[in-house]
Amino acid sequence: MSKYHFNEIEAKWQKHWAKNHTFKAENLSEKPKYYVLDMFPYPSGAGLHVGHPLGYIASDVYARFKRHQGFNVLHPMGYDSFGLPAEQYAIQTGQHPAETTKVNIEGGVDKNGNEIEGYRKQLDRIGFSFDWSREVRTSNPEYYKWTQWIFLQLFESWYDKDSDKARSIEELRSIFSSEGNIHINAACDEGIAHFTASEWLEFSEIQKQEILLKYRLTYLAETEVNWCAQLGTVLANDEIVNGVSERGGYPVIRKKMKQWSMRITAYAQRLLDGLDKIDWPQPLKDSQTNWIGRSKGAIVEFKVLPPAPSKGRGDVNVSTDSKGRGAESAGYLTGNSAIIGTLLSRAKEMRKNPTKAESILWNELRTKKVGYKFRQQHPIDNYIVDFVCLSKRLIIEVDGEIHQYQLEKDGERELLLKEKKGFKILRFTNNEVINNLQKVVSKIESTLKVLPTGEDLGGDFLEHLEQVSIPPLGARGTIPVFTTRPDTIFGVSFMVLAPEHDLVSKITTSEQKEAVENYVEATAKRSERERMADVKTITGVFTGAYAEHPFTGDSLPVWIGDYVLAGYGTGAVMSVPCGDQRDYDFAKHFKIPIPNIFKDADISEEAYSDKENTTITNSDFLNDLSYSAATEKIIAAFEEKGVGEGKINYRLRDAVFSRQRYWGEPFPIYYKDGMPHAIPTECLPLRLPDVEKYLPTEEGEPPLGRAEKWHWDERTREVVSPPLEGSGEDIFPLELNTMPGWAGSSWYFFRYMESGKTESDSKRDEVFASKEALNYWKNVDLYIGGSEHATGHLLYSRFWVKFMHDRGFAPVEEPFKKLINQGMILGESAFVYRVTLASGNVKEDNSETIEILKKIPNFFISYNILREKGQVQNGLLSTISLRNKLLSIIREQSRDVSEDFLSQLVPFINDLHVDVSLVNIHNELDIEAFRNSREEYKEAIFISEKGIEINNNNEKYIVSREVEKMSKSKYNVVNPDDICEQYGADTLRLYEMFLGPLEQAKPWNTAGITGVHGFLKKLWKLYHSGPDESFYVTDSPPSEGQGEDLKTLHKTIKKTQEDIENFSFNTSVSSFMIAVNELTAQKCNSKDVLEPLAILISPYAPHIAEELWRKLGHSESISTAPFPKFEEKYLVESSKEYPISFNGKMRFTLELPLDLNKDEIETAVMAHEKTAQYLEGRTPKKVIIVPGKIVNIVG
RNA sequence: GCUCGAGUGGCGGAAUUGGUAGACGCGCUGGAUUCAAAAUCCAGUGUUUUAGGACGUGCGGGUUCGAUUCCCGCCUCGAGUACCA
Repeated sequence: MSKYHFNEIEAKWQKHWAKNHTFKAENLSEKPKYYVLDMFPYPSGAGLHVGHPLGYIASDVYARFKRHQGFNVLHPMGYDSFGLPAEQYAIQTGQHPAETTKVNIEGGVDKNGNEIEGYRKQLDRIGFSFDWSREVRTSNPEYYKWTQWIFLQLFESWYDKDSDKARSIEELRSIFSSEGNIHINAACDEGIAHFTASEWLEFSEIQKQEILLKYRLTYLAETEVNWCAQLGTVLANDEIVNGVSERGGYPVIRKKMKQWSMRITAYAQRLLDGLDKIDWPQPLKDSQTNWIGRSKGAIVEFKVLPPAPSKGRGDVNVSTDSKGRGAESAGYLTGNSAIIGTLLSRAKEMRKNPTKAESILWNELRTKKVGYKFRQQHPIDNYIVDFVCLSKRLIIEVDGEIHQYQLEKDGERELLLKEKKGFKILRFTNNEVINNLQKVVSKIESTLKVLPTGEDLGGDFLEHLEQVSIPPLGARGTIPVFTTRPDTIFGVSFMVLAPEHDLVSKITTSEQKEAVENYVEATAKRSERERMADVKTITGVFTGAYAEHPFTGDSLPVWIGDYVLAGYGTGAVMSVPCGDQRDYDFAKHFKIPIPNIFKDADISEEAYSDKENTTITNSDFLNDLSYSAATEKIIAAFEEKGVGEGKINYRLRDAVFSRQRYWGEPFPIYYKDGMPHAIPTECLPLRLPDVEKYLPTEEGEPPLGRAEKWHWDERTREVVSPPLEGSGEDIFPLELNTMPGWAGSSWYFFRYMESGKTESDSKRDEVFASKEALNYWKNVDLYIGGSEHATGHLLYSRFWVKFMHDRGFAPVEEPFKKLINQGMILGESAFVYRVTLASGNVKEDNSETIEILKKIPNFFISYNILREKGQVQNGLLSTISLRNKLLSIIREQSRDVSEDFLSQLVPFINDLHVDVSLVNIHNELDIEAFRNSREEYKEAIFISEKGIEINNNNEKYIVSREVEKMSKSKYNVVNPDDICEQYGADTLRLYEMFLGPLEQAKPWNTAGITGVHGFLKKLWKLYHSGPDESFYVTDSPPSEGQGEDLKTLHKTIKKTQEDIENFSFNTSVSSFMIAVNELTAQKCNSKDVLEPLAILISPYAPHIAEELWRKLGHSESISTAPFPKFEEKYLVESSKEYPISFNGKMRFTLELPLDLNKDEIETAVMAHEKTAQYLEGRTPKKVIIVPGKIVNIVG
């Protein structure tokens, strides 16, 4: 006697597989390779729900199938274990993220005493065929050593556009030394000045480093970043959803900060082209294509005209460099020119309102009392410092009452001032200044003595800026714009700059200055979300400046407006109101002329943006040309005139790579003379230091600023404490930022290729993966995961792999050959309907009424009563009878509530999520369990389907159901452990596959699981048809003569193989059910049928298959048994049940031999009595016969 | 707004190249077994009907002997994206 004891069987085989390393992949194998990978999971503390393993089950089925087909399969698993949740948890509890991460993976007890199962155990219970010997965790130093190594390779590389690949910085240095940068065609920062070889050789090392930084593939630069104050960090574009942070949903603002960036834009075209070579879902490719956003057009420069004499004092000549940056040559102009207007007004105000300590100290510092010139409230870069001595590069800050503008301190501030701009910072508290002024002054004086002296070119900052803001002459100033419609250039009637544009402060006339500055400031304050929320409001300000049309010579007013984005193209547009709706709306709003340059186009209501059926007119030499002809002609004209050229523009921006957080890879970078330097690769990993708190420092530095030892000693090559004053010329501060989550996940698939550390042949300590391993496994053959990674992980890893390929570290250019997005499994939330009786006189609510209300119990009303009678209107229970019913229940219970009060009560109804574990498959609520779930429900009264109070077991309370995302907060989470416990892992695996197509989102319904569970029981029975359900399989040939069971088997082989290859897992589960139903009916017990059947089912239900395999007499695991071979001969039929249709409607079927030809079929059909019946005497006009398929009679 | 995807019984979903719509499972109904329940087994189950049929794959057209499948227009839902010049 033997029942299907799935718990025993599953535990037994899971142990067996682990012990025998059944699924270990070999790096040296005769077999062809196949690499199946799941997207890297983040090990969260919440554990798995049934939605998580869906993709893993699918990939496991495929991996097991490939093993049966004779492939050497690599199917690894590991953890993307750096990340925000562990760090947020660390901030709350003080626990080291490494510890919580370990518990989340391996299990244990968390700080609140909660038992945590751990990811690994949960995964093991489902019977995956992972090769755990190759596991990786991104937060292990052994792993992130190589993440840092790859970062340094990017740092030591530049992108050569001519050979279209990344090359080493050493090669760039040697090109510079031999020919300067004139012939270099690189992906680099804009506006790098040209230099010759001899000039290069003359440069100081710092200057050289500064220039090289502009070419490196990862570089440090001032960029507009997405700053999230609540998370205390910057975010990448893909980490922002609808203008708020993806994690936590906090607001995000645009901000300029010095950050590490990755020059992914260098790869824009290759990332686009590569999409054609990979087998990915079209929507995913589309979203990458959109994200890269290639558009073809032209770049044109418009000259800025000198202001008209009447309009101002246009005689101050300030030189501008190619980026339009003026004034920066003066040593005291240390503020960031882009936001100087804002800084300026803040500085002014702060000078007017000094704190007590500030004014005391200023008295001691002003007019060179200490021997050096100090400045008060002075802008440096993006900040305003309290006092600064520029010649000594000494900043003095007084802490305490903080100016309100400085409340939003940020992590970069001190780092930037101290380590990148080379300032020394002295910090005093208000108390020290007020109570111990003498000590403070002498500290300042002694510090001044030791510091080297630089220059402070006189003049006052504020006064100077007054002058600078007078518009410079436009002789060298131009506004470059990008346009996809260069053919419409004669329709330009104005220009618009982004408010953040560098030129804004340069060209604004004094008349317009105030309006412009107000506008710029207002725009900067608006969050991205606000800007998105109202795209309809048209705003903008005229700068007072004019630009010259390159062909007509017309003066075009230059505006600023926030519909122009600083980050796209050049941050400026030539506005063609007749052809672009946004320009049209802007022109209409500000009453700017709208010239029409399209023949026969009506632009009275809206812009005419059609390209294809367009004829250009009013456009000089472009008249009567089509869009394409005009475009070609005008670009030639641009080039001839030297005002522009054809250009391809991408929406893709360089990816910000710094995070002001603790739990990430440290950058292997230290700062010397303000320039970043790489730590020698031999010294990696640079380990994450311990800190006593995971928050930013008081100065707003990232958490790493709290580490005691976080300086690099060049001489001893180790991490050391900061140098003492006057010593340690070899000791430099290390970078305080850490890398983002996508750093570790951009290359992990390569790490799996190398054998695990415990293997004798492992080279994991020497290389990120050995050449042999990389060349054998190449890339991932099948990658399964969610579509949420479309523009993050999947784009960044493609970028890194292309880079690694360029530099010869990887043999392939694309990481993932085939990719499948599994759909989400949704939860079926359950709702109960609670009626609360509240006093109708809400305003008179007082503690007395509240006391009385407390005596009134909660009512819960069964769903169908409400549904059927439509009793809910705006949250109010509308039926009086029901209300009276509730009141009478209260009276019956003789609660101490006056009749008068009762009559005032108004019932409110709301639906509440109820834990799905308290509801059975018939949607009946377990009332007792529900009462016990919360104190406030203890006395609740339930109204049944029949509308009466429930006080026995015959009455039912029915909940309503709704499909929602599965989440703890919705109480609809189904835990796979529970399913395994109750039905077994094989049932879980089958059911997840059976639910529906892998790619589709589908609701989980635990009730349906009995179907597949019943199937497994039937399967087991099929092999146990002996006396007392003993194992019974015979060697006798399959049901002699009939061959019905072989037909069933081969039909199933064919279907299963086709289905797996098409990733149509749900239909193959159906075909197993059909097979087992048929074989059971046939009373099949033949080994020739049942043995192959076990292999067919093994990828889906490996435990039961392994057990049956053992019972069939095999000592080896079923996992590598060859997949049964399909043989057509068993499916050959001799006759066909023909559907006979009349005018396309099937009326009856007729069994006929398959070897009949058309004429014979027609004769047979026409002779049939039913045919005559359906024809009702008519003569058929036509008889369509498709032999083997159908017969259709028309007439 | 734009891009992509999807609409089939009470539910999850099948249907290969245009050829018997609703496979398989859940649920439901009836029956067997049982003291009873669970489990198991058997039968039925798109709607409608005057029991012959009629109608049925989001809606309206079209192509075809024949359309869930192909074409045109529309509606609804979901996902991505967000002024990209």
